[in-house]
Amino acid sequence: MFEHLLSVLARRDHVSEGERKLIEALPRRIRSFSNGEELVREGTRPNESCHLLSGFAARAQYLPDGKRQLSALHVPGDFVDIHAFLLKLMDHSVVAIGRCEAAFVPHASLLALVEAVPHIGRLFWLSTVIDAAIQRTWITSLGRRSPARHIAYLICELYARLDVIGLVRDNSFEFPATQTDIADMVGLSLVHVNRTIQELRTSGVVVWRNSLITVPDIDRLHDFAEFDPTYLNLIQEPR
Amino acid sequence: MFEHLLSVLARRDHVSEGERKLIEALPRRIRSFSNGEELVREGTRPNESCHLLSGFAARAQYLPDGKRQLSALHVPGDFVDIHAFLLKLMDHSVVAIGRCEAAFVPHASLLALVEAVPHIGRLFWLSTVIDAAIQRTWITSLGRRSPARHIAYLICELYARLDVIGLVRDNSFEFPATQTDIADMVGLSLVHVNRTIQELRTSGVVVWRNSLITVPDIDRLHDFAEFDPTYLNLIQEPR
DNA sequence: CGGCAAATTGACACATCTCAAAGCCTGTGG
DNA sequence: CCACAGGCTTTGAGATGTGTCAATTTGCCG
Repeated sequence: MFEHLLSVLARRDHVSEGERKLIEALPRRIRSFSNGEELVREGTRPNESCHLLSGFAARAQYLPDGKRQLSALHVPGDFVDIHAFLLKLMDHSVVAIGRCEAAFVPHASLLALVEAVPHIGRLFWLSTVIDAAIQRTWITSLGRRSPARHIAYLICELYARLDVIGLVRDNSFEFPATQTDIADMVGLSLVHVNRTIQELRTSGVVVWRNSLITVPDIDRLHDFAEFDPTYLNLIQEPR
Repeated sequence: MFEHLLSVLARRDHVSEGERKLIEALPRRIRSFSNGEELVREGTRPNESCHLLSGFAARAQYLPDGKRQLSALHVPGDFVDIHAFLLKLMDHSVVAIGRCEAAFVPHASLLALVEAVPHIGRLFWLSTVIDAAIQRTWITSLGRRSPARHIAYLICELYARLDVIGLVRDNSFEFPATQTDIADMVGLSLVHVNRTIQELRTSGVVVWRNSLITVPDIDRLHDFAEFDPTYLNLIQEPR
């Protein structure tokens, strides 16, 4: 059930058999969502945190005039809003990108677990901190990268994160986001995103047809996007 | 020494006398920096975390072509890079905005403290999580707010954070950032930032002369920027 | 086969960048 | 105390990037 989560945690630090069992034993409530549905809503005070089991989700904030900005992407294994456990009040929504499935874990159980095993607490803390590092790359992309590079960078991020959990096959992965979703990630208009993606296609670094993204040469894409995966902290060391 | 930090923590949750003493007792090394100096450099593996005592600092990332993006502002009392304690490798630099003074605390002491008192660990965790919430508003501003609104929003954020620690007097505060710094926060060119600030001055919501920012009517600025300070979590509740 | 959401295209308006020059402020040394 | 240097701010003009609107095409699902 939590195998993706455990595989990502174990990729970053040693997780003992006991810790593994305690995490597996967390109580949960499973729910499925269809494209566009909200897993968590801005302004609420959830008493559970939501863990993505399959599919994709994104963080969203809305402006008074109806504009939307997405500030993060979630892949299977992400403890999407573990931060809500401390933040209490949601400052953003979490919305399904395509169909997805999530497990909701009560904050009370999380609190008990991290009180009992501070090391697990640090592992959860670590994932929020890596999350913040990812957000910083989004800020840099929004502010200073060209649209083409920005979108290429996003694809690099996704590719790296999906690869760890075995969701990349034959240099390809499924990604059901619409161009409107992409526009709300990169802060541009739908039309401009459409033209930028065509540019990427023409240059040959990315093949993106329907919901399937193929990267013929990942090194070339990394070069093009000036992407360095170090910030994702997929290297194991004691924390 | 850590009075600003303690006042911000106490604003969010109860901090016992014992906890207060333990934090006050952390070993530290004080250093002063002049404008533009780096307190911490991208790509290094610091073994101390840095706490801002006075002045301002900002997080910075650099692109290969020399462009710079700032992704956060720090005010006195911020445990600027407490996340480095878990992240190990710095994904960004921290640079002084004007003169500032910082206390460097060894990671080993922090680890011992949060192992011994999980609640302090959660308070530190909480500050990284609020930090991330601030970054999300930056993302939304970069992607979907107009330049004028974006800069106004930044001023609202600063005003609220400085107010808590008593650094706002007569609706005014010192802020030694240059327009180049602002440009690197909002992802625009220096020239455009200059014109946008003039727009804000003309509309009368902000008076900004030399390094002094005055907000004649904070409610009006909040309205203009569509700013709601809730996300800063300056309300006390158990965590 | 029909209907609807998503992707694509073209034209034009507007926002933002770049380059280059001029003006202003502040700290420093004479 | 004044003059100067250097950094910061301001201005103008033209080039480029991006947004909006509106129509058309494509692809998927029932």
